[in-house]
Amino acid sequence: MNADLFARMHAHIIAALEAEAGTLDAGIRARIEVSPARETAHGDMASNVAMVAAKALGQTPRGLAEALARRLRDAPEIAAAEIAGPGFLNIRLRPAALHAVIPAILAAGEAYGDSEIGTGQRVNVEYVSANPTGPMHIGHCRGAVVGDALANLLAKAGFDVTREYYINDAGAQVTALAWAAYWRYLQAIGTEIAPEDFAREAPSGLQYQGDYLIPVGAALAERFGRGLATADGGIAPPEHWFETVRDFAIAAMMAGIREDLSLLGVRPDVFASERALVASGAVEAVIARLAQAGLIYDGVLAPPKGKLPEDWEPREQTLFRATQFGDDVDRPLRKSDGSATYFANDIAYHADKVGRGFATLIDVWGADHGGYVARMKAAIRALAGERVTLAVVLCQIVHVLKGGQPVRMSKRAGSFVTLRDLIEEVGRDVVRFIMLTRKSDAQMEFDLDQAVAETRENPVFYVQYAHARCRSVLRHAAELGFATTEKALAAIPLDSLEDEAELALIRRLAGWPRLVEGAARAFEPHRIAFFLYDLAGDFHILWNRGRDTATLRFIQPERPAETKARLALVAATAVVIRSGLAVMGVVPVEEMR
RNA sequence: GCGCCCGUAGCUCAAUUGGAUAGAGCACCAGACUACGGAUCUGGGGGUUAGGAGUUCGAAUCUCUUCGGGCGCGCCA
Repeated sequence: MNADLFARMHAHIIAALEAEAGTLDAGIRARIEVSPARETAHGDMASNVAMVAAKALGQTPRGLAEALARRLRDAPEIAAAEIAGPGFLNIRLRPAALHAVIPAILAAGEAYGDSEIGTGQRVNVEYVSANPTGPMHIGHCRGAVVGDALANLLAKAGFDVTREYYINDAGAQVTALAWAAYWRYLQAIGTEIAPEDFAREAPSGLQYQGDYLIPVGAALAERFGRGLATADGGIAPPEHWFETVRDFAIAAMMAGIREDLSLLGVRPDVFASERALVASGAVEAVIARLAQAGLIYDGVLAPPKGKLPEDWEPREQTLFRATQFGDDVDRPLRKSDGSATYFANDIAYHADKVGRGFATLIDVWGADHGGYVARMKAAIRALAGERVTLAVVLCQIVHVLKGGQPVRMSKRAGSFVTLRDLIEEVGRDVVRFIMLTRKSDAQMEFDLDQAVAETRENPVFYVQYAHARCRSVLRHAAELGFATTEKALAAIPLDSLEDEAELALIRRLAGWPRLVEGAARAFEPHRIAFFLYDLAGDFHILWNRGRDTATLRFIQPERPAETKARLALVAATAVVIRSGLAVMGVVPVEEMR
């Protein structure tokens, strides 16, 4: 039997409709929904089936709904089926049907909510992808958590997921990194050069002055002695040191980034290097491929509308016909020196992913890359047509607050808040949870005080507390001699669960599989956080009912039948909380200490 | 100037992707409390979903438009 109560009722309704009106048009069928009733007065579930299908069948919505209701009333799980409003079909389940959710959860364990909508399709989720030019900071953190949770979510929904990190180790940024590391190297061998003096010597200035490169300079000095400098310890010609220092610095930065990622609990399956890609000839190959398809030409772009940039001049460039695939303008693939643009490299990288056989590519980017989405989608369409879908999840900026004041993040001053600082301050699980309490494309405030507060306004605490309370009850019951394993509880009769607060909790638990599917389809992992918060609320309400009404307490030694039924409900609640936290990558706590 | 995203209670945000009377937390008001873990709970007030027009059985959600905010806009990545 399908553990998803909503899916089962959906199937009942479709069956009733086909019995009534014959085989359905697929478009109509896809629009039929069964959702939780908005109010308990409406029953347990509601469906829009009659309103969606009535027109095509030449019936009125209410008329069709009534016919369907008559058929559904015969189903053993259904207590009542009624018509409301413009044609809603409201269904009230028999208590036994709701109760059946509990053993289903206990039998499935954390796998409850697993779905097969992904049908094993291969999905690549690329996230974080920070330049290897420094430690990870809060800006990267959100993308890392959102991408990782999205990957977990898609895996739960039945997709075959690959987690990928793209190392931007080929551009001007790593050149600047190499020079900055060299500056620290010179310091390490005793040559102090003022930043502004050094900046004049370096082709792109001295961009990275943070302390984090000091150990890299020291390590270079230890490995190479004074061999990378001139005889008197000054700046040697780049050909003597540049590649050595660059590769050394990139390796050091990537080691730090991997460590930061693992502190956050993020472990990509694949690290893809932009430089390796370029070296393999993939960029030239993909440009040639596009050229062969007639999608490249040399031309001059129209100037941007309105006020021109100061240095604007008409310039002939190698352009990709992005406009053929829905972009606003054609996009340059080569710089004036003939080398490839970042976009060209990125096309090659995405072509590589396409070549590895993914049906869906998901890129998790910062919102400042929003203007880049259309051209990348155009490129995918040019390369793979409708065969491959690219989805881009944009993450808005995170403002960190402490004591109600914004925490400054100035990279230049080297005082920016690193991911490591943040994790040390509030803990990994709190970081992950809070990052998922907003839709990713909405700006977010990360309030450090709230994140560690032990009150209801802190969603992490509230959810963890619910789980700890569940475990506490089960521990307590075990001490009193009750069997509390999930296996034992799965066989308990549940007829005594009839309080409205208990039924509300069961309804919530029943909605978990449906929520997973919806969140996975929309690529919205934040829905998990909201679901868990609501679930925790339902549980805490029930707990508090037991305060006023002694007969609603979970453990009542003199009433073993009721106690056992409630223990089953409590255990099922804990399972679903764990199942949800697992998607978020948060470890459930057994007790609050 | 053009494009994309956004605008929901005083504040921070939801709204099952077009469904019924737009919901939570904080703040505010009024109550409850020697506890299966009070690390609180219950109830209440608060809305023209920025404004206007349209699409349809039905709009916070889709279209157009005005206003306001963010991001981006030919050799940065």
